[in-house]
Amino acid sequence: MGTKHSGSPGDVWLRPPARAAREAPPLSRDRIVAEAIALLDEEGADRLTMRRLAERLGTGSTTLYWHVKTKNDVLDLALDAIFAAVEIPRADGQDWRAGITALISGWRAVLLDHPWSAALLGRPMLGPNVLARSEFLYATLLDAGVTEPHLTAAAYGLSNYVIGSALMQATWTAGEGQATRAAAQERFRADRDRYPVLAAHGPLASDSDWDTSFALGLSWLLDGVHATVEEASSRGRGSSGK
Amino acid sequence: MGTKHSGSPGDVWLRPPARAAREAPPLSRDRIVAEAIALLDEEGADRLTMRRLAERLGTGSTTLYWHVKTKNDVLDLALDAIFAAVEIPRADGQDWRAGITALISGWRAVLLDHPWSAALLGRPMLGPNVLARSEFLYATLLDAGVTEPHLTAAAYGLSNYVIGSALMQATWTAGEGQATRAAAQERFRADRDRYPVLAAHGPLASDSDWDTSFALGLSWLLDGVHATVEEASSRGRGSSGK
DNA sequence: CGGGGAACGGATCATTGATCCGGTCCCCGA
DNA sequence: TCGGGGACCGGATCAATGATCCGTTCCCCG
Repeated sequence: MGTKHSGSPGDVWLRPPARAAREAPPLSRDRIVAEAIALLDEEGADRLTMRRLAERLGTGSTTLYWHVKTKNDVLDLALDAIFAAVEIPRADGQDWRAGITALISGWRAVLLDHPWSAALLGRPMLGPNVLARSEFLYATLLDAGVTEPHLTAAAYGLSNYVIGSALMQATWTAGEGQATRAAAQERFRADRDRYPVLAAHGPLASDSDWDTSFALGLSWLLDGVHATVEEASSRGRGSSGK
Repeated sequence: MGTKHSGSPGDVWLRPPARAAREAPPLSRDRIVAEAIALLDEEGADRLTMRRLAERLGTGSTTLYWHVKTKNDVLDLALDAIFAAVEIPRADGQDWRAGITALISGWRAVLLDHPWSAALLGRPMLGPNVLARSEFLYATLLDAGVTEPHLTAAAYGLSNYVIGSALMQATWTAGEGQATRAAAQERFRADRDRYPVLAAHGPLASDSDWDTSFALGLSWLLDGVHATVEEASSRGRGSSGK
């Protein structure tokens, strides 16, 4: 007896000097989220498990639950964290259109940089980064003279458009989406008589196609918003009512 | 020995007359999908498990794998199946705008009728129902005189817009989304100084708000598409090129 | 009527999210 | 200086789930 206690992990002399293991910062919620993002970027959404994440952090899987309540928390935190990279244009009173375009484009870029995020869009986004950018969007529109119900419609329309676009592109572009697209093209050709138009104008091929399509749709939306402002102001001046 | 063979399920006399169990149709892929949709509608996406699905069908869970390769297959099939409810307007050459509006609105209605579908939008949709409706969309736009690159941009823009809108609304409307929205409103009020505009123009409240916002954004997109056609045709007539 | 493929399901496995509970580390006050 | 307690960690373990193995039953066709 004495050689083998119940919980002692080996002989004293073999244990590290009790401080070596502390070289790394003591695991924080931030480190967990950062590592989760790295893991998601490298391996995709379905490869993220608490065990794997813990392993990459050099800790036990159960330790994570001290800093985070559930796996969903990790996902929510990761999702909000990536939006920190979206620069918020400074409000300049003029040229609201440029500001909004920049914001929305940045939003899209982030979603495409982290394709796993698209699959997570179906959850409430209430993190500080997302809210700050929504606030900017609303404020800018309001400042531009957009009034209800156009204000809400514009904010939601723009958000929904980016989300949908990123979701679609991530689906067909990321990971095995590439292979799927090839198979789809093949299928269109096979069912050429059933889907003649689709067979001719197949799925988007190059990145630039995605980009120009996105830009066009965005400009249409912004034109629409612009028109409501024009109409309101001209009516305000008392000229043409309709 | 003799009373208890290895695999025989009880005494012969206790077994049903070997035909009673066959009153129900013999389990087909279609029945599985239909039941899956019912289950999803009633209990949501995360409650769908192969076991529970099998139980509702009165079969063993492993039997499902004879008709379907994976659970993902079930989801893909269910997702495509619900779009059968979207009526395809008959092509009438005139008034392409009405046709597209009808299609897109029907699309949205289906997504909202089955809120679980929103979470599944991040996968390739290549089922026959989806393809047929995409074909109609492309064909109608083409017929209306929309040309590349506006054609692709219009088709994708419209699709993305519906998808994003439905995803967003389902997130905040379905199930616990309601509760979340209340909490969100609360939070805006608390952080009033950080999110002044959001606090004032809170999340959408009534269904009609969602509807009108959606309709407005859709009309802006269609206006944009319409403008490209106008411009092309006027340029064709050789009048004002700009 | 008998063979064979279609259809079925019990037992079982690996993975994963989450919890229990006991151990370790470190700061802070007496 | 010392000891108590809270922050932090992780091995063992549980329940749920997707999926497979393999033996059994059903039923059509020659």
